[in-house]
Amino acid sequence: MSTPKKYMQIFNVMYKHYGPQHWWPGETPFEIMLGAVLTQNTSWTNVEKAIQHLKINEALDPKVIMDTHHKRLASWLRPVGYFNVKATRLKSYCQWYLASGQFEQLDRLDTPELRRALLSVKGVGPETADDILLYAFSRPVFVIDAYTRRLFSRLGYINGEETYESLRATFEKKLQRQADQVQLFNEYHGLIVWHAKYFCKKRPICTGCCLRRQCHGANPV
DNA sequence: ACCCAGGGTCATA
DNA sequence: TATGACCATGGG
Repeated sequence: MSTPKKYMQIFNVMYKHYGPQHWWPGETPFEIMLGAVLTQNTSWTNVEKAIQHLKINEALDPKVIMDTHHKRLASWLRPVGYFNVKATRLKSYCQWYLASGQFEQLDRLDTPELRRALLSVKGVGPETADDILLYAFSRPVFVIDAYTRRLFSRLGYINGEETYESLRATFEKKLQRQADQVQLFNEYHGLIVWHAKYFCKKRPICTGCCLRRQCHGANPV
């Protein structure tokens, strides 16, 4: 009985337990975009430090980033790890962003076009593109990350080996009849990440256990 | 001394 | 198309 309700039940339980998450942490669309790249395989606390370095140096701006020498930019990004890779990725993102007319012009594209454009940028993969679509451009796109895969795999809803696109299509289809998808997808992804962080406080969901990689759970709530 | 983190690219077979 | 190597700091 794979009704859409199953996917809403998980949301409802988490929402009642944890409350609204009001994501993404970041004040402007551009800050959200940079955060999406910087948080790749990296904890958010480290990203906050790097963003602070950019702010202190008045470099939270695509033109400033393009004009900053690689070594200098990388030094600001040190806390996020992979700082050489991410300095290059930020520059390639900013080059594309400026050439595309920034937020105002890009926001005129429909969601499939904008997604293709984002994926054409070196360093922007499917999850980063979807973070940007949902949280910077307010498009109804369901973000699939490692936590989402683990949670729903351990709930038995999926087998965990599906491709990114396959899972995204599944979630969007299961939730297609819900009102205000942007708000729902925004909160849903935020709640999954919050749940992963605070699983050991009062777990509202029987995932078997936590969402750590090496925990396949024998401690139902 | 591990394990983990809100991934993505590139080279190989 | 499917693995594997690589990127690298910081917190638990």
